[in-house]
Amino acid sequence: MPRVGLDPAAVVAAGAALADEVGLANLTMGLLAERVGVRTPSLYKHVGGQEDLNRRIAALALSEAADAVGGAVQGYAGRDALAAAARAFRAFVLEHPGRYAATIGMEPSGPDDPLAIAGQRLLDAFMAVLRGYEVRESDVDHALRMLRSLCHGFATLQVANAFQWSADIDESFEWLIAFADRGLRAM
Amino acid sequence: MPRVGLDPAAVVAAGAALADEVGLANLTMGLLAERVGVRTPSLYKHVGGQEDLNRRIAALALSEAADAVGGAVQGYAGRDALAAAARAFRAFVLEHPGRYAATIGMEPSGPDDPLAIAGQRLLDAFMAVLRGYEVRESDVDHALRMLRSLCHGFATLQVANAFQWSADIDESFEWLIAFADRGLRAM
DNA sequence: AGCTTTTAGCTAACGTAGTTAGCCAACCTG
DNA sequence: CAGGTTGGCTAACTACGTTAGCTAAAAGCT
Repeated sequence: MPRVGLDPAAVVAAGAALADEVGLANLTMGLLAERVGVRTPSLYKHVGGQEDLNRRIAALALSEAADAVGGAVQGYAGRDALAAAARAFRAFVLEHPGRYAATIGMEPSGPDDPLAIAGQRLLDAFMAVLRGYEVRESDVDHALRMLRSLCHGFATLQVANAFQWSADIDESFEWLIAFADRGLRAM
Repeated sequence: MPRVGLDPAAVVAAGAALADEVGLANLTMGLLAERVGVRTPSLYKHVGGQEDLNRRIAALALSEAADAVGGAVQGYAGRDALAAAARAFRAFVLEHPGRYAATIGMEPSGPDDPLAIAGQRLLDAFMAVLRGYEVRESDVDHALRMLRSLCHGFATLQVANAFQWSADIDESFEWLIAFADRGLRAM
C-alpha cells in the first residue's frame, strides 16, 4: 500500500473544497476519503471525526475570510473601506458556500481555540471599517453587529437562493452598502 | 395494535416542536416516532420521508412567522410598524429556532408550493412596513432585501450564539431598528 | 547497512439512521 | 355483517460514521 502523504491540513483543505462543491450537508467521510485517494477509516489518522473536521473547516474558512476582508480594506477608509469589506465578504461566501456554512453555529471552546482567533480577526477587519466613521464608543458594538448581520444575512440568503424575484441582486447589495454608509455617516 | 390517530399535520407539528427542542440537526425519524408514540416506519404513512418532513416544517414555520409579523404590524405605521415587525420576527426565530432553521436553503418547487405561498405572506408583511416610509418604487425591492437581511442575519447569528462579547443583545437589536428607521426616513 | 520504532494506510466489523416491503388488525362503508 | 381501505407493525436493506486490529512503509538509531 503506497502512502499518499496526507496530513491534517491537506485533509481539511480537501474537505473544505469538497464542501464548497457538493454542499456541507453532502460532505461525507466516504466522499472525502475517495477525493484524497484513501479508504474512509484512514481519515481518522488525521482528523478526529466529522465533528472535528467541521470545526477545522470552519476555522480555515474564518481565517480565509479574515484575510480576504482585511486585505480588501487595506488603504481605504470611510465608504470605500465599507464597500470593499462588504464586497470581499460576500464574494468569499459566494465562492466558498460550503466552508462558510461550516462556521454557522460553531462555538469556540475557549479563547485560544483557532476558531475564536480567526473569528476575532474577521471581526477586527470590520472594526477597522468603523474607525473610518465617527461612531461613538458606546455605539461601536451595536454598529459592528449591524454590519455583521447585514453582510451575513445577505450573503447567506443569496447562497440559499432566497432572493427569487425581479431586482438584480448585485444592485441590491450596492444599494445596501450605500444605505449602511449613509446611516453610519449620519451619526 | 391500537391506532394513535395521527395525520400529516400532527406529525409535522410534532416534528417542528421537536426540532425546536433538540435542534433541527438532531431531529431524527426515530426520535419523532418515539415522540408521537409510534414505530419509525409508521411515519412514512403520513410524510414522504425526512426531506418531505423538513419541507413541511419549513412551510409551517414560514406561515407562522408570517402570522406573527403580520399580526404585530396591524395598526402601526412608520417606525412603530418597523419595530413591531422586527421584534416579532426575531422573537419567532428565538422561540422556534428548529423550525426556522428548516426554512433556510429550502427552495419552493413552484408558485403554488405552500412554501412559496407562506414565504410570500411573510414578505408581504415586511412590504407593509415599507409602505409607512417614502420609498421610491425602484428602491422597494432593495429595501425589502435589506430589512430581510438585517432581521434574518441578526436572528440567526443570535440563535447560533455568535454574539459573544460584551454589549447587551436586546439593546443592539433596538439600536439596529433605530438605525434602519433613520435610514428609511432619510430617503 | 541493518535493526527498531513509529505511523499511515488497510480490512473487518459494529451501531445508528433512513427507507422499503409486506403483513395484519382496526376502522369505515355498503 | 362483509369488504375494502388504511394505519400500525416487524423484518430487512442501505449508507454512513466509527473503532479495532493488522501490516507495510517511512523514519530514526547504532
